Amino acid sequence: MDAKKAEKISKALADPNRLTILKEIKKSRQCLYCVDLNNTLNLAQPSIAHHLKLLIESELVTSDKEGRNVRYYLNNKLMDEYIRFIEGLKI
Amino acid sequence: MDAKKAEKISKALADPNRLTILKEIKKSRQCLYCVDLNNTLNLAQPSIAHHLKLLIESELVTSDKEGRNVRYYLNNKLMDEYIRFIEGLKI
DNA sequence: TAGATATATTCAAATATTTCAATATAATTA
DNA sequence: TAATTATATTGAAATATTTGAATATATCTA
Repeated sequence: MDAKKAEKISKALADPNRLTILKEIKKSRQCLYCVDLNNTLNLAQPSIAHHLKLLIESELVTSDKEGRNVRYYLNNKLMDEYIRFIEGLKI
Repeated sequence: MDAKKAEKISKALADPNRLTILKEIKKSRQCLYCVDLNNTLNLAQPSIAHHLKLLIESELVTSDKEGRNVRYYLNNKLMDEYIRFIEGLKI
């Protein structure tokens, strides 16, 4: 992973609401519907959509459409790559 | 590490200049003087000071004064804690 | 001690991010 | 097919971040 990618992922992780979203996806085991976040996050729907968009653009989260819902998944592989990048910063 | 701390560290990592600073500290083996960054970063001195301040506030970097210079060190222990936090996000 | 050097602070401009109301789109259901 | 539901987009306001000029402070050196 190059620094540009790590920067984008760091930016995606640098927000309390987005960290909550990641935790909720984890809690839901593998996937989560967008609607489920309305209860957890104290945000209007467009704000939630905005945060999900950033997470997807960072590729930390993937999604697929299921009818009118969208399922969200964690990208464990990319998290591992990010971890390796951080490891590489260490002396 | 709690989410608030991870958010702060992520924010510190979410900038190309700060990632460069971390890489330079690593390259310099253990420590680095502020002046050395003037050559590497294409930034005015107050901007460099600002980025170093954020890194120190995140505790990813520690510093001590040596005469009129300041030495900067990587906080490997905190990086490990951050890595463990990211690991904890995975399914 | 005067001048030079290293770093920090202040302040303001430029830029980026977050938030939500309004609205759009797309799929479902009555 | 009309109403409902889930999600996305737009646009604008509020807020936060980045940057550097000017200046301050602290230490070193001649």
